[in-house]
Amino acid sequence: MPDPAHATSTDPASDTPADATTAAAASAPADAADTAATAPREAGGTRPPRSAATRAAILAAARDRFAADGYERATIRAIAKEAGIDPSMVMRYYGNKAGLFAAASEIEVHAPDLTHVPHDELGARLVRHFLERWESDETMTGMMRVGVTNDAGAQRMRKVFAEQIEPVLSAVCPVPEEAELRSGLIASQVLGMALCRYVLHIPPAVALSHDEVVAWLAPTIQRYLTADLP
Amino acid sequence: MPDPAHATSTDPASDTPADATTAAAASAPADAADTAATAPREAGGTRPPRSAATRAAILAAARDRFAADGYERATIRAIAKEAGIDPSMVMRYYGNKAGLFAAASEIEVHAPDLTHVPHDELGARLVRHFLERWESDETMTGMMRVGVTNDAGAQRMRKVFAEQIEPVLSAVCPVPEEAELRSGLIASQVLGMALCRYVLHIPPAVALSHDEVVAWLAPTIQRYLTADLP
DNA sequence: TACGCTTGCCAACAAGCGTTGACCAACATG
DNA sequence: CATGTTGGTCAACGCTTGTTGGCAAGCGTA
Repeated sequence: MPDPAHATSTDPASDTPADATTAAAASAPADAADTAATAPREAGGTRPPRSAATRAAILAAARDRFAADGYERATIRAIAKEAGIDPSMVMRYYGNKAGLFAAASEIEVHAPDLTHVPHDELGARLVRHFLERWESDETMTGMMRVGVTNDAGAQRMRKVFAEQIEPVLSAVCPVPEEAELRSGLIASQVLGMALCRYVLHIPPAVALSHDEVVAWLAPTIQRYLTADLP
Repeated sequence: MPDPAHATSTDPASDTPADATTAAAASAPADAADTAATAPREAGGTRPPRSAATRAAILAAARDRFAADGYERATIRAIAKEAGIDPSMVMRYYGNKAGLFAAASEIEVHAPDLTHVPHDELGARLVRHFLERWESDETMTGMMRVGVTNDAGAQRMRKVFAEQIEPVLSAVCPVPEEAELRSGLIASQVLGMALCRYVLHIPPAVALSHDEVVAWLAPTIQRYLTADLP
């Protein structure tokens, strides 16, 4: 019984056209054309240029709250308060909560170029990079926090994995066909350490220094990347 | 009439989480005269025997919903509906949502006795056991889902780690002082694979057979358990 | 029969949620 | 000046949440 299917109520991914009012805005998360929802009566056809400043402030606040509280506990009101504006502005700029989340969870792993790294240093290089990336801001922690409870978040993580992790490793994988498998194994160790260290705060995982984490995990990553298939 | 006791805090982790297990009694400090029905102080002599059947039904439903939806999306109403009783019964039996969660998250990892396992088979044995444990029911998946977003859940996971994982590994660890560190490393890999495989559903992690997971992870676990410190 | 205790349902409460529409201050342009 | 667009606030809506108090039915005992 592998799959705990829980595609239930408040799921920003399954924004089916059932709700006609929010469908248009939700499908256009970025600064795309929002049609009838926000410009109901005017037939001017003018594209309203919106204030980029508050828009960015909302996005920053949303990232912060989603990362700290997860999807359902991060309320629109709290995000608006942190951004210093009215909750209704959030709706006007991003349509609805799902649209805001879609925009806020657009993340960049910034995976490094590994093609010129000596092959026996790949593990250490990868571990150190992700360590720094995880601690640079709360984006990764937040994405994981949301990815675990919310299906749209999990989908985002799969997308990041497929588009940002896998290609980088595929470039240095001896057999490209095995890149997906090896990437999955590496992700399991890297995400697992991040989970224990940054989210669950399991004491021994928190106590490790950067160098210790690298010393322990790098051989594992190295083996997942280069060892023969079983 | 107004209830100021919990007006500010809807978070089960906000109050001192040490007494989370007795949240029902702990959450009613002073003005809770209404607890005459729900909080029988054991000094009375006769402990009111409550219907164990519905009590168990509630607990089973709660485990199910918490595991599937996480703490905040699992509503009392949904749990009661699944248990086939009225929502108010949940309150009468478990005090409040935090108390119900405390009772529902009382889990057993059933870590195996490793003292008679050959030392070079420890890794494989551990991986295989946890694989089966994770797939036997949704308890572990649910605990992780809750542990990531809710601080009370994270505390539960730390407790399980300290009381059920660490002792077992400490018994087979050559140097007992290193057991905590080595347990943390092992947890990072085991939980990481579980996260990718059962929660995030990252394709290559899902595609692996049991034997493949064991073949890949066992050497890692073995090394974390027995390798010299860096 | 009447009582007390337990078990349960019902209806309601206050609070908080996402979301909406009316209204207002600028301000550039006819 | 008048006017229309833009960025923003305010108050409310419908709904769901956790939670509570009152009341009805079962039942062993006096």
